[in-house]
Amino acid sequence: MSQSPNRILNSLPQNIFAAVEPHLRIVNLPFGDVIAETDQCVSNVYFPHSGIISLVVEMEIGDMIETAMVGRDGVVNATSALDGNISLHRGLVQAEGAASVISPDALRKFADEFTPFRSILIRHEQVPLAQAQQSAACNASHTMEARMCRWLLRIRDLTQSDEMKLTQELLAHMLGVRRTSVSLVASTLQQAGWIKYRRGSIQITDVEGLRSGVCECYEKVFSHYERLLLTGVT
Amino acid sequence: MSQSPNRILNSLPQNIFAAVEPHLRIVNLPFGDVIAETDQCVSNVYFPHSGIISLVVEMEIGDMIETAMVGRDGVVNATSALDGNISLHRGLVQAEGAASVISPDALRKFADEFTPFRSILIRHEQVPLAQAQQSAACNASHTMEARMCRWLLRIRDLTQSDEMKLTQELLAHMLGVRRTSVSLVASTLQQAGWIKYRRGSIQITDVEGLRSGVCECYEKVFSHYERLLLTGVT
DNA sequence: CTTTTTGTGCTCGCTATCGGACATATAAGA
DNA sequence: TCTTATATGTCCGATAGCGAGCACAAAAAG
Repeated sequence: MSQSPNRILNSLPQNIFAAVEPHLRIVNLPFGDVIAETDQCVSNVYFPHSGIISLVVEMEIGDMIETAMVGRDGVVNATSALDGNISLHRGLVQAEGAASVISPDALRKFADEFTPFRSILIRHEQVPLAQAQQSAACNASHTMEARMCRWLLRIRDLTQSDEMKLTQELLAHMLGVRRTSVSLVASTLQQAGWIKYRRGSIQITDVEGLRSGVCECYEKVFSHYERLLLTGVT
Repeated sequence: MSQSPNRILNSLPQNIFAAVEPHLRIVNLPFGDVIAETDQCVSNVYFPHSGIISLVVEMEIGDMIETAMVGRDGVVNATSALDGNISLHRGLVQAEGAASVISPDALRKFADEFTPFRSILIRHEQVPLAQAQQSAACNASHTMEARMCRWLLRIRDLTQSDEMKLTQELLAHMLGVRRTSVSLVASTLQQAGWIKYRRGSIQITDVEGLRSGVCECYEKVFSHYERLLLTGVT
C-alpha cells in the first residue's frame, strides 16, 4: 500500500500520516520554478512526488552552483522550517514534477508531537549535507568530464528517465564552468556514444559508458543515500 | 556568567545544562587526532571549548578535502548521533584544544526530553551544511589564492590567533591542490606582506591584505554563522 | 654531533579550462 | 511562412594548476 509517492511521507506510521495528511496540499513544480531563496523566509516545506529540486548557491559572477539534488526520496526546507525558518540555499526545479506541501508551522507542530516524524526528518537532512560535502570535494579535485557524467547519472536515477530537459548553458552555470567547456565535453560524450543531445535536451544512450567515466563521488553519494533511506524508523 | 566555554552548551537554559552536565566529560583534542571517521559509528559527540575540528571528505587519490570547520561555536556529530549514528565525514583536529564530550545515547535522551536543547542542535547542524555548500561553490569557481586567504582568515577567526601550526602539504591536501601550488601562492602572499611562514607554521601579518584577496565566500559563511548563532533559543 | 626525516623552493613541459568572439542552426513566435 | 530569439559549434590566445622530479634546509632522532 502506498500512502504517498514521496518516500518520506510514505514511510511514516499510518496514524502519523493520517494526522499530517489534512495539512498537506499537492502542487505542481514547473520547470525553472524557485521554491526557496537564500536568506529568505521559508514559506513552504516540499515533499516531492516526482521531479527534481536542485539546491544551488548563487555567486557574484552569476553562477548558481549546485550542491545537492532532492527527489521523491527527500524533502526541501524541513530543518530550516524546524528552527530558524531561513533557507540556506536556492531551491530550483530542475525537472518538473509535483509535491506535497506543508507549512513550516504545521511541520514544527507535528515534529514536536511525533518522535518518529522528527527522527526521519533529521535523518533526511543529512542527505543534502552528505551531497554538499561530496560536491565540495568533487569540485576541488575531479575533471569536468567526470563531474558531468556524475550529474547526468544522478538526474537519471532521480527521474527514472534517460531523457532530460536542459540547456548546456544552464549546466555550465551549475557546474561552475564555461559553456564552451560543457559544449566540448558534451560533444566528446556524444562521440563516445554515451549521450545524444539536441537543443535543450540530453538523452543518455549508454549508461555503462557514463558509469565508466564518472568519479567515485557518484557511488559515494548513492551509498550514503541508500544507507540513510533503508535504515528503519526509530 | 559562563556555564561552559562552548557556546552551544553555554546558551542552554540553566536547568537543562544542570541536567546534562553530569554526563559531560572534558577531553583534550591533540593536533591531528581523528575524532570521527566516515561511515563509522559515532562514539562521542564533541562540544569544543577551543581549537578547531575540520570536517573532511577523503578521496581515492589521498586528498582529504575540507568541507567545514567547527570551533567553540559548534558541535561535531550531533545530528548523526540523534539519528542513524553513522558519521558522514572525518573529523580532524586542525588546531589543538579541548572539548566537552557526551555519548550519543545520552545526547539523544536529553534531546528528546528538552525541546530547547533539540532545537539548538538542529539549528547548529545547519552551519556545516551552509559551509559545505559554500565550499562546493567556492571550489568550483574561485582561484586557489582566494580560497587560501579564506582558509587562513577562518582559522584566525576560530582560534583568535594570528599564528597557526600547519604544513603546506597538509593545506594542499585540504584544498585539493598540489603542494607546489600552495608553495607558490604562499610565497606570493608572503611577498605581499600578508603572511609570514616558517617550516610548519604560518603567521598572519596583514589581516586587511588577506581580506582584500579573499572571495565572497568568507563573508557569506560568516554571516550565516552569525545569524544562526544570534537567533534566540526557541 | 651526526644522520635521517621532513618541509619547502624551484624548474619545466603539459593539459584543462578560461574568456571572449563570432558563426550557425534550431525552435518558437508573428 | 518568415522572423527572431536562443542554443550550440568552434576557434584562439591566455593562464591556472598539474605532475613529476630534484635540491636544499631545517628539524628531529640517534
